[in-house]
Amino acid sequence: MTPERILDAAEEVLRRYGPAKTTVVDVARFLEVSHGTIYRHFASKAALRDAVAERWLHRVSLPLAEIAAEQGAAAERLHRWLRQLMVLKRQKVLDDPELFATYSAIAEEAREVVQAHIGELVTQLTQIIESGISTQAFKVTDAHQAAKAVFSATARFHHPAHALEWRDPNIDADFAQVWQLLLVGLVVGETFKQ
Amino acid sequence: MTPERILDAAEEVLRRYGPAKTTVVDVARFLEVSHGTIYRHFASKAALRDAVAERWLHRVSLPLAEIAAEQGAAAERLHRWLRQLMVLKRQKVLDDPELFATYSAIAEEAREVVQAHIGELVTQLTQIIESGISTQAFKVTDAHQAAKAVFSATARFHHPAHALEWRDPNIDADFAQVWQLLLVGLVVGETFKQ
DNA sequence: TGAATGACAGATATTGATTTTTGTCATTCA
DNA sequence: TGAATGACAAAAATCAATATCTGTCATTCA
Repeated sequence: MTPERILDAAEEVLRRYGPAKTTVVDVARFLEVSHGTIYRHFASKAALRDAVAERWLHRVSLPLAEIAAEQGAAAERLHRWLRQLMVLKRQKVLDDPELFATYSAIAEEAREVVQAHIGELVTQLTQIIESGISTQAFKVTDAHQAAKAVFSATARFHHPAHALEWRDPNIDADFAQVWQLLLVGLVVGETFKQ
Repeated sequence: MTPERILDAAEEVLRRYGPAKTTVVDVARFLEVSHGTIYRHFASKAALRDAVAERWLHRVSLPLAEIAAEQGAAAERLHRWLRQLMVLKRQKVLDDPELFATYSAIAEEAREVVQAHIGELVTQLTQIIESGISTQAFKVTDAHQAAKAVFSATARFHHPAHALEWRDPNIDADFAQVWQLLLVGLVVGETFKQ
């Protein structure tokens, strides 16, 4: 028995039963082993749950990391990165709302894992903005600060708590408008007196 | 018996028992009347709940309306309006987290009322941005579009789903950073090619 | 000898019988 | 005569008995 096989099984059982009704015994039954076996590989149900969440979130951050590592124009790359994040999340909620609810419920419990994931995403954003600063496409001075601001300002388009709003057909137009304001802010980068 | 007295009682009972355990019978008992009396003034428990939500939300939109109606500089007014919205929400969650949870739970059920409230807030933002456009402080062209974008981009600082993040002491710095980017966007208003 | 088992205690969840609540309305009250 | 009552049916919530689950560990297996 490998941790990977257990994670595969846990994911499948979660998919079938949902987060509330999934038990360690269910996962063990699915693998036709005793539930003690699972406790040999994971310290607790919470640890198993965190490992599942980590794998899920990795599937989001991996394709984004590719965009962050590309060479092209920073503004275009930043736009594509943000849209990709939005599209990845939205596709999940539209394809299978129940599975998305499962994701979200688990993510809400696995806070440390989610914090690490967000840290990773902000690092990727910082990377893109830094490359924009070095080519003088962006005039902002602190790439990490700017990355955090961009991530905050787009929360409505990627945070699962806003998933219901993603049904609104205007959501793409709303994103475009926010993107426009942020892009101008990054490009100009000046501070205005109040 | 007036609708107002019933709303006062409903609020008090909600404050004491929470949204899950509050019944129409509890509200009637508090007023020392039969529960039939309440159904004379409100068509259903949902209608009573919506009326309570409406009154609560009005207490948020009223002080903001004053700022929106002031004369001063648009940028300063817009900043003050957004901070006031943030402060009003945050004060509620810090002062009495349980009562805030009650607010939030009720708001989640009273969706139409919340939609109307958000519409009102966006109208106020539009008003401020229009005044900024007329004094040439802002160069954006569509005030209503810009208002929606500003509201979206600041969701993390006023949407109750993000209340847990408001404990982070960096939240004010994060807001300042987002505000900076948005302000530059509004003031410059130009579109940049990708 | 490292991995899996299954019995076990304490904690948690399920179930179905019972109580409470919602919403209506014919009747009473002032 | 408009407002309040209280009895009622149907729907929903509660509660306590019962079952299941989590996490441990001495024992078995290969």
